[in-house]
Amino acid sequence: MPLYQRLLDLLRSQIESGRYSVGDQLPTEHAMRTSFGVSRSTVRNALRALTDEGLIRPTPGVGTVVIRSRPPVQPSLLRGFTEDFARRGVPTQARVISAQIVDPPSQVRDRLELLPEEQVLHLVRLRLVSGAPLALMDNFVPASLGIGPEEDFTGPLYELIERNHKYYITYGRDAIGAATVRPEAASVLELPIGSPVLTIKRTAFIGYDRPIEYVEAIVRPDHYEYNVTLLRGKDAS
Amino acid sequence: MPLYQRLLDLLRSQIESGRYSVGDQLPTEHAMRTSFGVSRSTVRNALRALTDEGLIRPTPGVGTVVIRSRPPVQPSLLRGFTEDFARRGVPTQARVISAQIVDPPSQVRDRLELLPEEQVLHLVRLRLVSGAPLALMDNFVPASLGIGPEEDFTGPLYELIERNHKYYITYGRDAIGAATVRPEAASVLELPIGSPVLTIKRTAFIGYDRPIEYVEAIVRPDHYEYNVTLLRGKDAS
DNA sequence: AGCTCGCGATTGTCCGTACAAACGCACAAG
DNA sequence: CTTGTGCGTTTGTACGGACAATCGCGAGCT
Repeated sequence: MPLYQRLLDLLRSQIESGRYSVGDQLPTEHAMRTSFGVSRSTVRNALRALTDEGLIRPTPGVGTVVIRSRPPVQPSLLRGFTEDFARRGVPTQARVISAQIVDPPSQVRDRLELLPEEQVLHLVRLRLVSGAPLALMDNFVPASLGIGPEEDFTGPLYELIERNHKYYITYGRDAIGAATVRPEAASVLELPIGSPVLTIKRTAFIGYDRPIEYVEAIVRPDHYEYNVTLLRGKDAS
Repeated sequence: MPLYQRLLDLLRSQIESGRYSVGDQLPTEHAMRTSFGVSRSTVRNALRALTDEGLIRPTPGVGTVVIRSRPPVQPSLLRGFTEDFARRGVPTQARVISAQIVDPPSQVRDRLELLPEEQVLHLVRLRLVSGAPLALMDNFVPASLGIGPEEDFTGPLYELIERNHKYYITYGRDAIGAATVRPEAASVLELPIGSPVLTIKRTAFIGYDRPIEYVEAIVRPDHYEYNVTLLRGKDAS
């Protein structure tokens, strides 16, 4: 672990624990430099991170004071299914049911803003958590991306897109609804006919507004809920 | 003006103007160091700022690529039901079914972090869009806020809290699921028994982490879907 | 007493160097 | 054909030094 990060963790825990409380002055950079036996740039590296987190405010000629004891709440980020569960320490499996290049349904064509004759990779996967089926996912990715049906789709799809194809996902729009499970999906998800399911439709974008992926997921609501943290802005209304 | 800031402005304008477009690789730090005649730390200072702004992504062993040409889209903000619809130009009505001070259920007590004997204002409202019932909402607000059962609850509840009581909501957490509608709710929502419904549970906070409101909503999925825009961060996985 | 000047202290900027870690690629080995 | 080994490139981390900009405060002058 890098030096500056250990110093960062130490300082952050001291601030959170109240060893330094709001309004207090931190030791000077030079004091830390000598007491920790590191160079000043290392100290500054740690302090810059704390500044970015909004915990401290350095002022030239004065010193560095603590302005918050905890980081401000972060809104939820766009995460793939695999990432979302891995973050909570729950391992997931994916079973690829089909992966083929097809002509997209019109609704997919609209969402991905495809050209008239453009084809897509259609990926159907069953997601499992501890062996039990949880979600049935239909992914649509433009075939022009160059991702073929033969790749390994059991891991995080976003990483596959980002690492292999130099496209970086910037944001996504989710639409969440509820419906009665379709019979075909019911059998795969091991649900009784007529059960309610959570439906998640997501469009992911690269750059400023270019859609790169469209997903429709059907999720068992008994073992999953969609969680999101939202900030309240001044212009919310 | 500091050197690194001039370099920063130059790079930013080149990225915004398309001189370097999304996916392009920036010159290496060493190349900038020589071409601009500054030290590497100055270059890195500028690059770090661009990284913080989300415009570039440096990767060890590879280089620095442009991932955005403009500042990112804004993620969704926390909005109340009335605000959410008003924003899209759809007027809504609210019918107050009951409003009383009660002892909260244990689950509400946990979410609002209430003291053992603390009471809450329990508000049950039916939300209508163009005369048709859309959602049944149970709001819980600590009685200590001073909002009585006799106030006007047909408008935006957040405005009521914020304007009259000087509390500003900072963020909220939503948990969205699907379920089969309960019989009592079915009749109010004019749904057949056994219909699927969308359930939204929200906790809203003031300050760092003080919960101020808890809502459970049961929504007809045939005329509503929960929409949210999420950014993709660098530490999403 | 009140004001000004200058000094020390503190953070900001900038330079140079060195090594580590991660990655892509060519090339050799099996 | 596959594997892995090594090498060069690029960013990350860390060191040390120097000067600038800013501020608080006391010494000294009016």
